[in-house]
Amino acid sequence: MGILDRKQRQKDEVRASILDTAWQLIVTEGWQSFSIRKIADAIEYSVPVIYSHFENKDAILLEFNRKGFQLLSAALARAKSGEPEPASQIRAMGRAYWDFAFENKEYYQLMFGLGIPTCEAVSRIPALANFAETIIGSINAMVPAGQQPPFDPWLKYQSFWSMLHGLVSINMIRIGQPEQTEPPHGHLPQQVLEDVICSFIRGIQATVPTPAADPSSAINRPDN
Amino acid sequence: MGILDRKQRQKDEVRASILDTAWQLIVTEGWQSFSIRKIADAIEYSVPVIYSHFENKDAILLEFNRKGFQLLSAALARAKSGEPEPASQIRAMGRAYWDFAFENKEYYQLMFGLGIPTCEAVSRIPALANFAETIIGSINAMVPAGQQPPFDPWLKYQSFWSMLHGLVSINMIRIGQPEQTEPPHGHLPQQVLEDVICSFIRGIQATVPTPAADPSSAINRPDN
DNA sequence: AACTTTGCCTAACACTGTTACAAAATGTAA
DNA sequence: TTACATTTTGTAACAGTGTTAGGCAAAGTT
Repeated sequence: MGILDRKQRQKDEVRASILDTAWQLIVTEGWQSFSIRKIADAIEYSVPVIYSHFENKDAILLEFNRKGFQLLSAALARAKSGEPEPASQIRAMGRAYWDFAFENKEYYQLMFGLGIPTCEAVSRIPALANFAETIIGSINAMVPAGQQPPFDPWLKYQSFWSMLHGLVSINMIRIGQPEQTEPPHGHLPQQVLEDVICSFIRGIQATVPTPAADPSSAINRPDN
Repeated sequence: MGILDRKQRQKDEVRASILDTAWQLIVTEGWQSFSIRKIADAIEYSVPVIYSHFENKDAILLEFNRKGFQLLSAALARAKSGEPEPASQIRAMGRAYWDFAFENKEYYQLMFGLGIPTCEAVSRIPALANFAETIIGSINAMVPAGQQPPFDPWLKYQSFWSMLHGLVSINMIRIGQPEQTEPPHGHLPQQVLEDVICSFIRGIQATVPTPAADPSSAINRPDN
């Protein structure tokens, strides 16, 4: 029954060419403006053929989402395997994460929804100046008198914002999943928040009151 | 010349009703499915009237983007003003940031492009398990033998991922701005990365080789 | 050769953002 | 009040989008 084999092979070829073309479109024109019709034109098939391979447009994007996480995961594993010590592994994985994101911008943006028009304008918002000022003020006031020379409050501000935004967006993405309304491993995301804040403060000021000394505010905060 | 005043007043009213309706649509149906035509229907004007107040659809979204940052900035300033010490100010601002994001999900998603369909599916990606495993492995191996009881590697993993993702996405958003291809305050984003990684490691393991001891890998990394 | 199944395309539906142009309402001047 | 000018508004179109129903033709089966 080589006929069915050939048919399957042809179907797979079409599927692959859909994904190839889609990726090419995403890379060249950005994932904003990629359409079923453009793919159909490029692969020289009619539009409904695409729907016989993928349920809808999102299913195609989801395919790249999946592959992106596979690639990222592999990149981290590779970085880790090259390092003997756990601490250097962490450092290597952090760098690998960064490198993956900027060497595969299209994947990363697809994975986390970056690149939307409103995003582009964020850096030109005037209120950002207040935002930065408010935070940097406290950072500057917190650094002990005899601090080492290479202390850069702007750098610390960026760290702080990054940590907060990462925390929020990762928790916001997984909202709406039915099984994950309860904390997946027995702790609330707010505990991660406290942990992150605590790490940040400890990184600037050596001695700081730990949140464990004030558990009411650390754990029993209103749950959204 | 009260006539011109009245005209201006009426124009402002229309503009306000456009924004009101747009926001209502965003809150009820999500910002994905909000359209010029729906606004026009709701305010009982024809479509081109909207284009006489806003250049295009993105300009309306940008308006909320701006307002969102103003609100966030104000919330942080409020949180800060209630605290005497710098460290507690940082903590309060961190919590205020979190609270703002989840009490104003629509604003936050609009500001940072969350809520796109592919985002929703992230938590169901199988490769995420490998991803988490790889990182948690190193975290577990790094924690010193006599660690305090409340050490949760899953929590640390979430902190780590959040920091990295926040760092990447904030740097990715401001890319393409012509004046910001050079570092805005004399340091590369990679330095922030090293700072964040270093803080994280120090938060787990007290003694860790600082990146300053190995500046070649910390600063002179290939620039994208 | 007749029948069935499969694969494929045309054409439509219901939307979207955006804009050219004509009509209506409003203002000003005679 | 009438005639003209200006502003304001709506209609209708253009060029897209995702998605799907229905029919035609080719391929496989009996």
